[in-house]
Amino acid sequence: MRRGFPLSSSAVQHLTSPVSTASPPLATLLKSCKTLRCLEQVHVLIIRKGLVQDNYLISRLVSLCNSPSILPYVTSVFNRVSYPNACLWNSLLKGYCGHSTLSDSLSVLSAMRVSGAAPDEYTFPPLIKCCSDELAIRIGVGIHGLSIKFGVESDVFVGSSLIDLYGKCKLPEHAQTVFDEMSVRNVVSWTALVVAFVNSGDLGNARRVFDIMPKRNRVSWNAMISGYAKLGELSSARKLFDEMPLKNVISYTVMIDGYAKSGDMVSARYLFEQCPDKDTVTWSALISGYVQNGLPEEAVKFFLEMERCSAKADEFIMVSVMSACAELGRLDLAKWIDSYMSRSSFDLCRVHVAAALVHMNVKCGNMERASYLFNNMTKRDLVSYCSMIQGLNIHGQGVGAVKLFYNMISEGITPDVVAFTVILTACSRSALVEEGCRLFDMMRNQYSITALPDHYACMVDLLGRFGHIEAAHDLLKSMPVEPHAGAWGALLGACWLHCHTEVAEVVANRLFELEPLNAGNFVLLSNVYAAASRWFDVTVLRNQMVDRGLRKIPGRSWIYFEAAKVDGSTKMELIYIHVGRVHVEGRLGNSWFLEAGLGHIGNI
DNA sequence: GTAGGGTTAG
Repeated sequence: MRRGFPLSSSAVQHLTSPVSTASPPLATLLKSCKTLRCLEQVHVLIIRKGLVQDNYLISRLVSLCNSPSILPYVTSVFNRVSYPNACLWNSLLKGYCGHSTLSDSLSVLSAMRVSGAAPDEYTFPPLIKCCSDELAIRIGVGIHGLSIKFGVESDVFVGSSLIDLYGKCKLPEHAQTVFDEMSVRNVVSWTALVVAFVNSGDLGNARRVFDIMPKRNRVSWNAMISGYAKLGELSSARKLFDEMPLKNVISYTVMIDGYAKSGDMVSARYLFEQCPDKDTVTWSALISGYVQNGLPEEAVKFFLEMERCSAKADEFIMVSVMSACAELGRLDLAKWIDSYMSRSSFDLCRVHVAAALVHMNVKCGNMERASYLFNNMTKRDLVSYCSMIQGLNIHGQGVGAVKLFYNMISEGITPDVVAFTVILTACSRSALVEEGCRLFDMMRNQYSITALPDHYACMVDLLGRFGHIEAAHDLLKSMPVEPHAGAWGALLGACWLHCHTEVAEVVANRLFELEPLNAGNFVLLSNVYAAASRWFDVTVLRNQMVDRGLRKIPGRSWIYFEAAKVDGSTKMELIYIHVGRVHVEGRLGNSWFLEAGLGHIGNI
């Protein structure tokens, strides 16, 4: 009779499996199998020797399943076994838990129970781990119940998995109950309990358990240190780190990551230098730390150094580096990274990788490449849409930005606060007053998003810039929370543009309170007075500035252009410009640092 | 001549 999973079978396993006559080389051969091809070859030998029903050998073969792609093959081998025993079922189940969905794994469990093979203490840990990874607490509780039914809940492996499950699901009291009811505990059970408390933010209990543990290993130490580091208690983390007897690369990485997240890149860098065996995650912690702390130059520097050390970059690092590159607007670097990603075996179809690529190209001014990447994305998410919308916005294509925004909605993606900030900015920059007002209403009414000060600032900018000074002022006054300086500043700028002295005075006085040291506000108001020929007020204001020791700092901006020899002449492509007369101040790499003064950009 | 398992860092 042929039995097979997932076909259910009512066969009762009362027959013993055929006795194995396997010669040792087969089992040894299986041990050294790494690829599907190798597996198939050994399987051929198993078939030739007539051992396809051998539970032991097939179990060894099934447990070699180390990737989702091998799972169908392994399942077909399993399905040829007429009477799989619990051990073989467990091997298959482990393969499914590790490389398939939770629901498929549960189907395997059902098939196992239907077949009459009794689940044992080896059956549950992989299943519980699967629930724990997916935070599937309800299913997890069901599995816990089953483990009690089969009398294995107090097994040290089952128990530790359950502690981990409840810990990950932020139910430390349940974890503690399981722990208390275990008859045998080991260092893993204790460590899982520490992690359970750490996950729910209860560092006090985590430390209490850590201190009374009968034995600690590196994992226990690292778990406690990472708990402190994750919750921002860097000094406690560091103290424990210094006390730790045998640190490994994870101990260093946890600390580096903690310092980076708390903004202390000096300490992060110091420990990074101290760390003897840096791995990809260590480099990633430092590089992403620099990006998150607004130091993209450092991020790129360390990425290039990592390349020199021939350490292997992964997706996480590439996303950080792309973000740094976007921040810097370095088109040369963007092109290099772009081709590096294509050359190396990175999966450009993964949403966050593709989104970072689009964002980088947008920010570096390569809209052609950004559009190509965006249009070829298999799946577009909110972030990639926003990058693209912002790209169109930066390049003055407000109408295109609005069109894309509506495309996004029709694709079923729900815009969030950030998406509305992006689109409202686009409307403001491209003079789309009516569209902007419509979207502002849509955000509040249709999507029930409470407008943030940034949204109000966009609207004030939009209304103000096109002369609706009173409406903009009314909007600011109607805000439920205090507008930030940016919003008032936008309105002051609009007052200057439209020579609205009356509102300008009110707004400027508010700004002088909010930002007493910002010379720009004084300059703007004085320009308003000058436009109205109120020279006396201009003088008063200038004197006030002198009294306060304020001096207007000239605006500065980064400018990047690419020089390429085309037909013997030099073609220069302007990527990003700010209005102002341009003085070349100096050169840093391929970027020119410029000072923007009054006037307009002429020919460069 | 029998196997198979759990915890830490982006």
